[in-house]
Amino acid sequence: MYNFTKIEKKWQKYWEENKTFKAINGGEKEPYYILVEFPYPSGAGLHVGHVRSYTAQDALARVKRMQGYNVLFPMGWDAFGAPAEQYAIKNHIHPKEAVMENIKTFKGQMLSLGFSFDWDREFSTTDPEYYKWTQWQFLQFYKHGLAYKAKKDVNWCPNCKIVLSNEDAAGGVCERCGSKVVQKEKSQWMLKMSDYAEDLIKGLEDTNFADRVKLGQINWIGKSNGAEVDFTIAETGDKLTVYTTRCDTLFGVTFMVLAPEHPMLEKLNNVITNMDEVKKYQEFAKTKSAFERTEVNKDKTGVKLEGITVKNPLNGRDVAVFISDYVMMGYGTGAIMAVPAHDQRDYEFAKKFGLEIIPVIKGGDISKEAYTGDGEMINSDFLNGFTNKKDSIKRMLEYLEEHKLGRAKVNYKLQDWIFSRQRFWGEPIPMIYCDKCGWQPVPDEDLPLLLPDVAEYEPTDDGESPLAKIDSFVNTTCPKCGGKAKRETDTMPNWAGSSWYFLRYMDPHNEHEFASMDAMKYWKKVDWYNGGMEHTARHLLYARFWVQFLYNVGLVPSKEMIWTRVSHGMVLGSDNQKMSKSKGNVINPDEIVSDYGADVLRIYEMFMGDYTQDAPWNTNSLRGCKRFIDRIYRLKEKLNNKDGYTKELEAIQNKTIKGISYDLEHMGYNTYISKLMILTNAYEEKESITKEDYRLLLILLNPVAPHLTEELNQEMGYDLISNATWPKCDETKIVEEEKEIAVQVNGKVRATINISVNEDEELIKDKALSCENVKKHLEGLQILKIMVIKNKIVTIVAK
RNA sequence: GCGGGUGUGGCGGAAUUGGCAGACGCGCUAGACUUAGGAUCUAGUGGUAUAUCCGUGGGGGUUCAAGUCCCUUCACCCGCACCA
Repeated sequence: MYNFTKIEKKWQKYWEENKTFKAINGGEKEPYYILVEFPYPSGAGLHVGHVRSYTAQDALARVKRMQGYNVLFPMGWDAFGAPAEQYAIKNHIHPKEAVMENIKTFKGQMLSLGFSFDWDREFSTTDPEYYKWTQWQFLQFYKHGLAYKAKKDVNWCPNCKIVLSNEDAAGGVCERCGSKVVQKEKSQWMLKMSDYAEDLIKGLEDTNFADRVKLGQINWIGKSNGAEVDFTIAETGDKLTVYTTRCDTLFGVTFMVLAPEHPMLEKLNNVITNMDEVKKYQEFAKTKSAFERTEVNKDKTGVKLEGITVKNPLNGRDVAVFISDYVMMGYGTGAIMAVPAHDQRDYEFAKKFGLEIIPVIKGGDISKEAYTGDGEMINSDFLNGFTNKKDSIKRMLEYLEEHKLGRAKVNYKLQDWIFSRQRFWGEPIPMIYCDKCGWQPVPDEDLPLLLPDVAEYEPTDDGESPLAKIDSFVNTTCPKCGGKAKRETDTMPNWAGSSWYFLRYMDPHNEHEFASMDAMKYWKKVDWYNGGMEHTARHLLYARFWVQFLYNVGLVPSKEMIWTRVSHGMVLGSDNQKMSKSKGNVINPDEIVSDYGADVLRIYEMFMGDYTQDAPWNTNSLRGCKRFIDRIYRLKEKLNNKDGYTKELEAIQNKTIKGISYDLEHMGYNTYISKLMILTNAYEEKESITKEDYRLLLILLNPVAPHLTEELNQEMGYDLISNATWPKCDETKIVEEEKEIAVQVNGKVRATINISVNEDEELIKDKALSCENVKKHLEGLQILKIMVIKNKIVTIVAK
């Protein structure tokens, strides 16, 4: 019929040679910044899932250009990270070569799909010209006191010999090799993200993120309002402070629990009489992985601290003190007051150790389980008779503050960001350690601090970065005193380079700054950012933290640099499962492009279902899209020599323009395609159509099927669609004169009638009542009411 | 456990405001042209007892009218998970 491969190649070449989609900073047009998450260029090549979101954003970019915006739609590579390093170790090549190869593949695939990226702004996070600025920004964190070194118990994979984030050690096993993860203490660079917890919540008000994205961020930050309460150790006078969200239950405290790592234990070394047992338990807690330790539904364990006396500060009752691994050092104060009557965990612990349970809220059956609901306060002195949690908490807080026993306190689950990785293939952390001067930043003029070109980058057995073995890298001089010094050998996490890449796109070739303030002020913000749901918590939070910091030190124009964030669903295999090699359900986009063409693949992926939901692959449905585009092609046989639009088509044409313009702004890509199918059906029913009819359809379809539409448009002798203006709906053309509406009797449709728009109500009523079937259903009934809902329905109520 | 999401034909999914449920496509059925081709065209296609009867996970409710609003319940998926 036609050679789609030839047509697609032709236009791809044209766009590349003419830089059709190049974005220029400045000018008369309104700027509009459309961003897709840049991919990690893996060896597996582009996934059909990438095609889905890139096509969606590409369609948006093409429409926005036609609507007269100056569109920035860039692409690049997030190429640091473990897979490239693993691949390089296996094949004895440098990771940068593996990355170069993969980028070439990815880019070739993207070009073959006709995405309208501005390739002049392309970069990789692994380019020294780029990571120079990642390093520079890290030093800004350091210079402003937000980067520090700390000993942290971290997840350690004994097989990969690498420290894992909690996320990568999910389930207590290493994400990569499946080995059991253990705890190991390491000195790590940290970024003080917890300082930004409140601002990261507040900042969401200045964004237009999808609700589910906002909620994801809020939950991850995990804010809770509570109180700190001070308990005192009688023997030493030391204060033991606990964090609680339920200070109203303070009279129900019968014991307290410290985390096994609580620093007070060290201090009480000579006071606690069963220290041997305590130390044994501390060892026991340490050998567990973070996952095992936090596993719910397991038996409570713990050890009572003997030889110390603690009393409830309110009523002087004795309170036993335990250590147990169900209390975490990383949250709150690492110590809790236990109210077994009203907390499930405390209840389990009390049952196990035979501890007293004092109810302070009426309700539930304390002999069976903890009562966590609301109710009247009892056994609580001045709180007795209070009937709801909110008031009780308020009163208790007043009391605590008045008697200097405690204070209101907000806590967040959000922790500081562990920024060190013991890996080769990442940005080297530009810090130098001098025995005399301590940690010193690498001077700005020495950036980028390059990764050495070496052949060995396997991690050391003790978990140090592979860089530690490279003497020429490690040994240096102190920038302050000039004496012998050693470089930091840890590298940055993958999340570093992706936390600010969207800023670099605004000014990608700047050699003096990561991006000029002018460029950032011109583009303002990312207007529309699309990515996977799996990145809405972590990547987005890291990026926002990074930007908020840059804003606070005056380096970016806004505290939030991303306006709208949406997320797409996955493309699943035809078996409704996640695509994976092992399941044999992977679809290779290259094959689809060569068998059906890029336009068909693009149309299909937009049509396959709700964009925000997962959707399974279906090759039959893809063929349906091929049929659709073939029909578009064949329509050219119907062209006549008339001018203008075919009169009878104008209503549906304008309705389509209106509908799809809305759809494209609201991620309704599937209905966008279906509306064009309906328009095509209408064209096919006509004996002939005009060139302008045809061109309109081509323009409307161009955002998803840019190749064939340009080709057919050119055949008719028109100027390029990429120079065209997006059509506007002419409302006067879609006003219908006649309408068919339904007639209901007691809620059931009994007939339909034709009315002219704005017809007199009485006339419509008469029409409705004269329908045979309506009469039949009204037989023997008395009409109570007749309602005419304008242009929609007539409904008759009868008895 | 907490948070979020989803339940509509054989399948993917439509239904901006409560107003004729099932748009559009796939698949399927019959036919045409042709001859075994993943081409094209035409007609049909939610279910049955073929009634203007029943149908949007189940049960209740509000309403002249509910996929849509309210209450309740079930199932599946995702995220976090002893967060005090």
